[in-house]
Amino acid sequence: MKIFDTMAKKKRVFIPKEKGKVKLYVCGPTVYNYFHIGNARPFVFFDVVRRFFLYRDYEVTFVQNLTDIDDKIIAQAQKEGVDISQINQKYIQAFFDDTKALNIMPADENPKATEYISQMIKFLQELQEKGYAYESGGDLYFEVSKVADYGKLSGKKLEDLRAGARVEVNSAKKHPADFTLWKASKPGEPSWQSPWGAGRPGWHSECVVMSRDLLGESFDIHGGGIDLIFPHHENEIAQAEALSGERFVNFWMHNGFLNIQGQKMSKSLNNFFTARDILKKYDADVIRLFFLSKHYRTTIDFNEKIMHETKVAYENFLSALRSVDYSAKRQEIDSCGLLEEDVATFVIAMEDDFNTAKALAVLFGLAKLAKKQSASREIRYQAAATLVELGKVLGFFADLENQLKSVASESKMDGMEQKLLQLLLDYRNFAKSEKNWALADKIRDDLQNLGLRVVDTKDGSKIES
RNA sequence: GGCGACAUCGCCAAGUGGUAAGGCAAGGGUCUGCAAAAUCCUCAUCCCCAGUUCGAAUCUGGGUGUCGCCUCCA
Repeated sequence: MKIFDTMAKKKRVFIPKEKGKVKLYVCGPTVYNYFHIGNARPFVFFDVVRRFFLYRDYEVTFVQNLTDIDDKIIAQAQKEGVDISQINQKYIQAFFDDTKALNIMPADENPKATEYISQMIKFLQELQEKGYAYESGGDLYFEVSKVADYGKLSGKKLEDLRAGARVEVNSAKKHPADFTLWKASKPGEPSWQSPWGAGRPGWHSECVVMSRDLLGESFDIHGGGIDLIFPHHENEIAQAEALSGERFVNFWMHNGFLNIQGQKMSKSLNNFFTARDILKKYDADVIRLFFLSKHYRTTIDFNEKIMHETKVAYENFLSALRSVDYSAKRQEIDSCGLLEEDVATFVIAMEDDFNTAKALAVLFGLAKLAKKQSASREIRYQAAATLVELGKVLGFFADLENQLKSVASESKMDGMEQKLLQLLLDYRNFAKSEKNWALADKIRDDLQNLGLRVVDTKDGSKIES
């Protein structure tokens, strides 16, 4: 198993600190809004990471925090004219609902920042006692120059940061790169009492304290978006290692960004799509396939065309399973064994830094084989069984039973509508038997105009959505 | 200004020294009253230049282009 480690800037062989166990921490959302399709990428990807480890019989502890105290939350509360706790409640629930809809396994722990205030204060006190923190203007700052190897994750040097035109000069700080550990609160803002006065903790301390508590001072994998490398993760390292003197995290994993039609997502461009909106249009598995068809570290572009293509591509899986009548013969198929060679190819791809794109090629190959009329029934069944098995490792097919039911539109009709539709189809079949092609085609065209596509199969006429 | 990433068929995308996976689209065949669906088949020498090597999409140098971070944005 090889994983690309941002710190080493290369793939390294993954060896868990404790044999057979993986401790994984992924930065979670700040709960001030519905999360968008870009946020969904790390959620889905690290879900796959976790599922793969589980598949390989590791015992996985997966922690994802919820940032429930932050400037953005305060701003959102003012905007919606409600209390901060209501904002938190609303969007935490939305987070759980949306991740569930995306078939993302619930984390083992979802610690909230506000539940860790006292531990954070204790942690910051320790930093201050050891000389890594200083007070200035009511705030507490971390002094980056006290850490010899500050910048080792992002590859930045302190001198460069000082020279950087974009680092704002803040006279309260000793060095422009020093970051806030404790922020004094303004009147009306939520605050907690601390040795430095009433205020709230800085974001960078949150993940450190929670991961130390739940996973220990040093753990296997810490993940998040590529934008978190600096300053967030850099600052986590500085704090954690200042106290423990131990390597904080063994592997740093960062997923690439998602653009919308070639442009960065931004509120000013109004190209924000929430995950829940996308889910109205595309099946969770299609969204998942979209993410996994490209390597996780690259930038990915989201647009209608690619989503449509992905949807069509996904149909390959379903049509393959329909072709062996998977819903009806599930037991028989599942018990006929797997194509071990394909399983091995899949595992090799996944063990190479989670090469999901390559792993997917195995699934498409299996789909093709399951459909292949000229192959033996046994081979086709095995291909189907393997497809389902491996697809589930990637988090697909949670709702397979329903997906395999075709004729989606019929379910939306009430009894009378269905009867009338059947009547029309009967008339059309009558016209066909009379070789009245003009009438038959007119009925088909008219139904098409109503959004009902008539398809003639050897078992009779059917409606497809 | 500092640091870094990427450039593979019309589109998406694997491939890190041994002769280009996969998906979409497209073209052709079968099937069909027609259409759709289904099914079978076909479809690239890897941004440019120079070099290393028996051999490079894969390594080195240069060029061009696109993008990211340096702002508590995944």
